Amino acid sequence: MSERDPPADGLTLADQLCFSVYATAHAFNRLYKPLLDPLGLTYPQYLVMLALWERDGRTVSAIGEALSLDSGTLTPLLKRMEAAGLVRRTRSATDERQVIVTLAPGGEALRGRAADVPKAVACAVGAAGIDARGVQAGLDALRAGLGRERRASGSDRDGRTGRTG
Amino acid sequence: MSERDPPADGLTLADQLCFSVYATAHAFNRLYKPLLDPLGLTYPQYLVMLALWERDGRTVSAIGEALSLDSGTLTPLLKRMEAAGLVRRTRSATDERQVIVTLAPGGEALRGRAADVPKAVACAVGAAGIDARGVQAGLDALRAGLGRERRASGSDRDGRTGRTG
DNA sequence: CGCTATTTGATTGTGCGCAATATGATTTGC
DNA sequence: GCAAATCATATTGCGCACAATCAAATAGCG
Repeated sequence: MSERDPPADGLTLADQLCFSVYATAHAFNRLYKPLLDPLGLTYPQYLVMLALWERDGRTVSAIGEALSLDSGTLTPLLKRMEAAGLVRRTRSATDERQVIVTLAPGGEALRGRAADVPKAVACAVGAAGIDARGVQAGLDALRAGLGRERRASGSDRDGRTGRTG
Repeated sequence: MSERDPPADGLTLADQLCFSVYATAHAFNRLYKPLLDPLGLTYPQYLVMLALWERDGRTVSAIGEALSLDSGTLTPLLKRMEAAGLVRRTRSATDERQVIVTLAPGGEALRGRAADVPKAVACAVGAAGIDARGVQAGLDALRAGLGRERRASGSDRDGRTGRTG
C-alpha cells in the first residue's frame, strides 16, 4: 500500500460479498459445463431437470418459483428442451392458462446418466479432480466473507456490519 | 415424505450448494438493480467501475482477470460504457494490440454518487430496508451449505463429503 | 530479413435473464 | 349473463456470458 490509492469508501472489489457470489456462480458454471455437455444440457436446463425429477408435472410458474426464474427466461428454455425430447409442454385441461411441463422419454432416460454429475462435482471440489480452482477460490472467499459478516441483531442500521455488499 | 418420490441419488435441488450460489447471485442482482439504475449502470458495469476506481488505466485483459470475464463479454460492455461517457478506450502506443481503459469525466463524477451503494446494500441486507429477502435467504442457504460441507483433507475421493454440488 | 508462434482484442453465434408488454383464459361484480 | 379485473404464459428488446474463430501485432529464431 504505497503507490496505490485505495478508495477507503467501501468501493473496492475485494470487499464485496456480492462479488464473491457473482464470481463463484460463474466458476460453478464453468465447472459444470464439461459435465453437462455430454448430456446435452446447459446448467439452467439441468436445474429444470432436477426440479422435474424431484416432482414431475409442474406448471411453468411452479418451476419458476423453485428456480427463481420468470417466464421470459423459462419459456424459450423449455421450448428448446421440448425440441430436444426432454420434456413435454401441455395445456392444463382444467385451466387452459397453465402449461404443465412433464418429463418426456428422453428426460427420463437422462436421469441415470445425470446421477454421476453431483458425484463428479463433489469429487472435483473436495479433492483435485477436474479444474475446480475457481470454485475453490470462490468458496473460500465466501467462507471468509460470511464469517466476517456479523449478524445484524434486529436494529443495526448504520451499514457497518463488516462486509456485506 | 409420503406421497413423493425423492431421488435419493443426490439429484435434488436443495442439496446443491451450486444452486444456492446461483440463486443468491440472481438475488444480489435484483437487489442492486434499483440502486444502480439511477447511476445508469448495470451490475457488471458497476464491477468494472469498481475495478477502475481502484486502479485506473488497465487493459481489457487485466479487467477481465480481475472480474473473471473474457473479451467477448467485456468488449461490447466497455463500448457501451464508452458511449455513455464513463470510460475511454485507447490503443497502447507501445503495443497496439492492447486497449487501455481509463476513466472519463463521467466515470470520475459517478464515484461520489456510487459511494452510497455499498452502504445501502449493507443496510438492506443487515436490517429490513429494501426487499433483500431473496439475498437473506440465499446467504442463509450458503451458510448452511458451507457449514455442512466438510473439508476434504487431501484425499477424499468418494464424493460423499456432504453437500458440495 | 523472412517465418512461425504467441499474444491481445474483436467478432459471431447461442443461450440465459429480466422488464415491459401482449394475449388469452378465468374469475369477479353487478 | 356480461363487462372488468385478474391471472398464466408468451413475446420483444436489451444486456450479459462464453466458445469458437479471426485478424493484427509482437517476439523469437534461423
